[in-house]
Amino acid sequence: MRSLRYVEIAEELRRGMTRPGELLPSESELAAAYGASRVTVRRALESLRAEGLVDSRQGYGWFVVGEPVRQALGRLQTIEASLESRGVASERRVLDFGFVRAPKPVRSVLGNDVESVLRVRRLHLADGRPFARVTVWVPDALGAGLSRRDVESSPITELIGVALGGGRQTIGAAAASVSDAGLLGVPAGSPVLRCERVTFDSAESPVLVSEWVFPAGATEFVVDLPVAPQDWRT
Amino acid sequence: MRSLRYVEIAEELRRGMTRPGELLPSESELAAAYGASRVTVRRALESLRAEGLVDSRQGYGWFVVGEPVRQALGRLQTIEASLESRGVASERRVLDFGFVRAPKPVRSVLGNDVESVLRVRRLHLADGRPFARVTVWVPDALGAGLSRRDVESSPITELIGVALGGGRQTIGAAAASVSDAGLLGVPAGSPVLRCERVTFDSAESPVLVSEWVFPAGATEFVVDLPVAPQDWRT
DNA sequence: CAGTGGTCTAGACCACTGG
DNA sequence: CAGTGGTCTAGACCACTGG
Repeated sequence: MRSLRYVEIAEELRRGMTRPGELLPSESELAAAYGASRVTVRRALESLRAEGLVDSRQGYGWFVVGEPVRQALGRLQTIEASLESRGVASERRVLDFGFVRAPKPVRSVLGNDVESVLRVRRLHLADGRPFARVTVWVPDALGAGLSRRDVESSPITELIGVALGGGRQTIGAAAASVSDAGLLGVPAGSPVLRCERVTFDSAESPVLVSEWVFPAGATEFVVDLPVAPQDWRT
Repeated sequence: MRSLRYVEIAEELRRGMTRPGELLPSESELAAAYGASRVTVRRALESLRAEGLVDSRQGYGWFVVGEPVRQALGRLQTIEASLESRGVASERRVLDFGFVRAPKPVRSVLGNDVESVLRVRRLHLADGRPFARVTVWVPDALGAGLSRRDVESSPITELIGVALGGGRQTIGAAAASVSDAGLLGVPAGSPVLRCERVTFDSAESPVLVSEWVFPAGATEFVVDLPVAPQDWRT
């Protein structure tokens, strides 16, 4: 993988950012400092803006953005992630771990040649209280080297050694199953948020499938969009 | 508002697109055709890519993207929007229309000086079946010129004559209230998706607030993200 | 006013697709 | 192979900010 100048610059800038509100050097100064053209510097800055880390005002400059929910600019953020960033103790308890025949919907995503998968079911806790029930399906080929202890301590995506690309998530509402109700400590049939995620590698091939169930009230998704899409119409 | 070359080009390209899979002229050809530099043409194409309308392959070219859920690339799309794009008859029935004191949560978003708001409650139908219950709150200043007939025929965002910027949406699950259950034709207490949207103008000031309630099963949100965010970890 | 970001040009080199 | 998109350069003009 050839390294990209604007990505390098973006990373250096990210590391250099300290307090919110901090004014960055001007584009011209950065260009001189990094020995790059202004266009390349801008590209780095634009990518940081897309992450919600910085913003700019014409005639004023580029500055580090504060931490309000704006963090989620152009991103999708779960309460889980924001808890983590606030340092709330979060814990993952593995409920079961084993290889199973791939369920049809999982197979249709991962490819029909994927017959067997590693299935990991977990309960996520925040401050000791059940927060989400998660199931992850990973193709045999990627899951064969993982131990139960591995997945207890690290995110699976970090263990499988695959460079991740994008993801797709569908978010819906459902009624809590008896099993999930028991795990999450809510009445059976009460509303839950149910998410299905597909995670892709950098070549846009599906790597794993996961399902997330959150009790209503405990979780909300926040989506900030830089430009109002057409169906934003009201 | 000075017109931007790359926006103009993007609009012309958007109008010119026909079938999915269609290959666009090369960047150089487009640059020549529009009398613009390749950089400007690229910028137009990148903006269309951000909308999920086109994509590119190095060495191959730019092409019109098919209609699968990919449409939502980097966007948030409701079933409502995709129904519309598929030409399913969708209807909006105004339930009530009037000026009320701004509820506290609405006020806290629109600003404490906003005391009175136009509140419009609507039922959205798809193929004649109830699909969503929506409430929109618009500050007096913007709502004063609107008639009930206006909001029956056009999106409010188009009526108020404000250039829109971004938006923010929270998505959660809830139990259907008795009133919503009646409107949507589902049992009271059954799960619904509940969304709160804040729409901003181009100066990032909040313009209006809306609440959307969808019966579970009828709606899902699909979010595609170009790069896996940190909490995409599994 | 000097300095900033926003837009745009006309070039360049490279990795990659397809035949 | 010729042609494509991806990245990058070194310039330019303008609207805007702040003092």
